[in-house]
Amino acid sequence: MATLKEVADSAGVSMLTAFQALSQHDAVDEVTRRCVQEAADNLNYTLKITQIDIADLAGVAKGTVSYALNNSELIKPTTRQKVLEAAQILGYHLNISARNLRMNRTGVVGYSWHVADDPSRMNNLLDRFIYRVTMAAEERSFHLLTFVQPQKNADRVYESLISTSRVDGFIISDVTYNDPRIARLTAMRAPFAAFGGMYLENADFAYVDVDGKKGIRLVMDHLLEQGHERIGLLGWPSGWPFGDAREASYREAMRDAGIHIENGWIAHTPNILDSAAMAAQQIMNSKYPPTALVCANDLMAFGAKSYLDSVNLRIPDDVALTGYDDDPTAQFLGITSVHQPIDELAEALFEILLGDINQEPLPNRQIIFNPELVIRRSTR
Amino acid sequence: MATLKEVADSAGVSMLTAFQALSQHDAVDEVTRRCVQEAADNLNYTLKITQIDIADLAGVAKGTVSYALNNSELIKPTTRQKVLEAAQILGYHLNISARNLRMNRTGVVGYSWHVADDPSRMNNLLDRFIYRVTMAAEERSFHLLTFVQPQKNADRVYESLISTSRVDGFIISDVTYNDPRIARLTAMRAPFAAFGGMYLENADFAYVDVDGKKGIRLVMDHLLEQGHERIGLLGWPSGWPFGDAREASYREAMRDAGIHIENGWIAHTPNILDSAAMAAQQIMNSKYPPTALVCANDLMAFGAKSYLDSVNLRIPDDVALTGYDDDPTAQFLGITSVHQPIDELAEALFEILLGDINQEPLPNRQIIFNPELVIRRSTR
DNA sequence: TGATTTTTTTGAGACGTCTCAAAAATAGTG
DNA sequence: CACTATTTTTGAGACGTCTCAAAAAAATCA
Repeated sequence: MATLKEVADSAGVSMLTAFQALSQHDAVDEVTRRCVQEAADNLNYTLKITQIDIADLAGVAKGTVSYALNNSELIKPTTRQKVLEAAQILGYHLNISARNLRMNRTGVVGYSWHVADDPSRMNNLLDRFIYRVTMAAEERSFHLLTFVQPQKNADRVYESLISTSRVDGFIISDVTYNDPRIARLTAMRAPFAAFGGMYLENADFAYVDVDGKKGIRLVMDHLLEQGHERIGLLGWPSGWPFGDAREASYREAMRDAGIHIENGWIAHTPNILDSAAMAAQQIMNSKYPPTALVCANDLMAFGAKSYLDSVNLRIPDDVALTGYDDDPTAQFLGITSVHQPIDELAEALFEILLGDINQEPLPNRQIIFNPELVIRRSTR
Repeated sequence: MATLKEVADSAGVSMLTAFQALSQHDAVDEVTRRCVQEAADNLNYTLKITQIDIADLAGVAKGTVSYALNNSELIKPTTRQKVLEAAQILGYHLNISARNLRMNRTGVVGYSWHVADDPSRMNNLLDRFIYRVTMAAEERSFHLLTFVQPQKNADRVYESLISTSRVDGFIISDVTYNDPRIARLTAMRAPFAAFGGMYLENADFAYVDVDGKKGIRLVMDHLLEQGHERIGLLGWPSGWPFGDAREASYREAMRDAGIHIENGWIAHTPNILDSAAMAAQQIMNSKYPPTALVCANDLMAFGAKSYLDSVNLRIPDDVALTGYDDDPTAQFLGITSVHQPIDELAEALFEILLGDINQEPLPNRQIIFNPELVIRRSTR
């Protein structure tokens, strides 16, 4: 296809006039517009400003335009200025696809929605996490592509996205033991960084994490300090590193305090309000009902609280209650919880990923943050 | 750079051998591997399978490969088969950037996170909505790019994404009156489709919506039928089409029922649990306390319920309570709510957008869905 | 001044795909 | 069989960018 300059020459007008004519600018009279339009039609041209047009207008070579627009040190300031002005006048916008093809990178990282078909889709923590990751990415001129991963063969989707050059790397959450995605990406040498991993064995990939054991330990110490001895745990089914670490920490704390965990003090349920409420009931109906209930996260605590309220068990007088994640619900309901520094974590995670993408890996590719206990009226 | 065939020829081996050697395949002995590697180095070649390599291996022209891979009718089945096999052998993956450049499209649509810095970030409805949009997109070989929009000049971000060819179009939610994003995108003739718009005047853009007035009408009719006359409304600050429509519908229903709305029956608060609880208190302390409380959504209803529980007002005996959106919280708490067919809506929305992107607009670019009342124990 | 070094600009070429017009192969017809 | 009509394949070229080696311009030095 022709360039704007060729159209202008063919119509016998200046580039600027041609540009204005084709972009329906008022400054051009109808006759000229028609004439330019005809020239464009003859050359089969449709208006689309490229670096070549800028070069033509500024009177430099196209290579110069590229350098100038990318603030290369090579270019003389006055030349750069000239180019920038021409770009401004023509309303130039870089074509990302062309750059991507040339540079073999995309400026996009992928993130998959938390496990598909989670019925409640209530994970405020991850929502906030990915929101902050997006912000971190955009501050560094990257974008986030969100996709859905199937339950089976999720790793194929990852493979396809990276090998078609759709993304430069991935942010991964909900890491499991022997996660096939991690195996696949590692094998392909594809850049990725995970949220979670410190309690996986041999986790030699990039990750950030918040020490979940430490978080539960804060909760336990707090409760033990208050004199609680019968402490129950409302956790998730085992098999997920996050939940297993929390349960392990609970057990350790009980052992260290010399307290035997009675039958029925521990219940496992999926991350659903109803299930949590039922499990709470089960725990409270055990032979030695706990005086404190530690929940795997705030959603579970919310479910438990509803049950306790419904049977007029007072919080914290009859039963103390704790959650985890410090989400808005816990704040509102006054439930003691554990805060995780999601914002800093997201930022750090993206920095690590970016290092890997640019083949300049950061020295420290595994960062662990400390959780923080937030005491509210559910435990005092 | 060279092609795989050139490397193979230079090393004096078959393409397949060269391929296996360069991809560290076991089937190739060390000597051959070295030899091929050296040839590759001399030609400055790094392994990256393209359609040209497939063409070389299958013994056809590169154009044929492209047609075959895209299932063009032009190609003879046997030829297609040959090409597909070669692609399979070499582990070919399409390069998206190259296709995007050539076809001037990206297969990506943009969606901005709901208004930035919403403190609670609790909008389960939109979370589910965008999740389903992603699924709809992927079923049609599209992807979703999520980005953050600033409070000021959000339209610039949209402009930049579309004019740099980063995306082909947008999904928009949280539409406001005189939305600058819509003005901008319309002016640029950029494809977009919105969630919401039926109660905007002159909304001549593509959208899907759920009739919010009808939804509240369902709630009101249900309450009136039960004999309630003193009905309060817990709504959002005016200025947002969704909320305004709901309030207008409440007022209409009251007027139609011949009930005067007393002072203090209507409260407006931001979408935050605490605020909702406080507003509920305010309404219940008005001169003629309502016997039923209609809330703008389930989050507000949750806030209100907490207040009612805290002062031992029984639901529904003392006060009936309704929400909107039918989210998991309402389900759990037994709050009567209004269900919106998010899944179908997301699907329809994407279809419309796709039509616009492909320049084959659907005949019906504005679709309105019906809400559905879900009666629970908070109103019976 | 002329020669040399340094700075700045140039123009070609490659990235991998799709698509067009033209060429080649095949099938159909009298 | 020769000719035409149809199907299939070919190969070139364009999409818009970045970057390299080479050329030109400017600055420095003797």
